[in-house]
Amino acid sequence: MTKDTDAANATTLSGRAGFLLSELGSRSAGRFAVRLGPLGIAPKHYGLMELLSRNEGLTQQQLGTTLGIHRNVMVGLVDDLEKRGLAERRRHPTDRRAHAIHLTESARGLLPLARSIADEHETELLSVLDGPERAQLLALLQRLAAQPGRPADVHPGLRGSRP
Amino acid sequence: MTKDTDAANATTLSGRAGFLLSELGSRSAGRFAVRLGPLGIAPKHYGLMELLSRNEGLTQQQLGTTLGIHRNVMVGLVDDLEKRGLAERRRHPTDRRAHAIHLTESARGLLPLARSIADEHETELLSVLDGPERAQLLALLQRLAAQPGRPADVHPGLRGSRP
DNA sequence: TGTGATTGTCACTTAAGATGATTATATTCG
DNA sequence: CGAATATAATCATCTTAAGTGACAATCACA
Repeated sequence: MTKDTDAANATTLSGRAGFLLSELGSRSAGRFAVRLGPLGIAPKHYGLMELLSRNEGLTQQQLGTTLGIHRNVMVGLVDDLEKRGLAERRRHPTDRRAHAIHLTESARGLLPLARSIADEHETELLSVLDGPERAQLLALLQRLAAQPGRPADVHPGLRGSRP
Repeated sequence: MTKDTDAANATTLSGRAGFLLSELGSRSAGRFAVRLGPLGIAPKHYGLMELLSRNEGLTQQQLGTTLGIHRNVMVGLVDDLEKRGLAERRRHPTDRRAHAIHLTESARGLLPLARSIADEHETELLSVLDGPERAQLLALLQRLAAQPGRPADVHPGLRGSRP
């Protein structure tokens, strides 16, 4: 690819990585939300559950900080999970102001299902690429995501939900 | 990378291409919006102007269809550009229901500036990758974006704006 | 000619996040 | 000890952006 075609592509928007990232990310999130629909949860709930499954008993504040979500928003998120019987607020063992958030049994049953839906989604998304290409893309994306000023495994990606 | 580490990564969210795409896209759009701020336009306006610069005199409907934006929303978008003196609604030569949307002189002066901002943004975004890697990433993203059921150069990417 | 479709507009609704105040509790320090 | 300050969660409110449905003007076509 010559510099000329690069430049020509650049004004086509779809020649810019930033634009493609934004568009693909948005579409991907949208489709994932649709897939998750039958489970009665949105991508943000799945992300939260995934975090909880590895970190029982965190406070809402801690969850929020880890996920890059404001604590006021976490209230609603935990509300959602609680209403669907997927999480519960227990008394925090040492801080009576805080809640310790735990997954329910039901959530532990649902999580593998949600994971397999995420797998399907991933497969569909990457279906036009062969094995090595997928690995390559993943590696490149991870390097972009690892850039400084960017805490690990933290989302504003949870925003792009919209079911 | 073994299958084991793949599987381990997958439950880490940041091991999933879909999640990374969504997160990186959202961040990228956010930062681009900030960069564009001083010009008084959002990414969606830039995208529209880019389209108009190559297609003078389209109707709002046509613009909307091309960009994947509902015509009701196009009303507001064109309003925005008009208020900032960047676009004008002229009489459509053959259809008195429709407007022919044109860029103003001022917009033609602004566009190169906006493009250079987009270039800077692109450079920052990809700064951790070397030349060949950037080309590789771009190629992979374009292949994903070219998947069927996906009209070319069309955005829901314009959604991810939020300045 | 008249019937149905299309263009742009507007008013209304919905969804989601941001903000600020409030209550209960914890921590710090004089 | 006790007062001042900070923190956890909640709630009410605001803003923003998109989706919906209704409408007038105009077009297309039978």
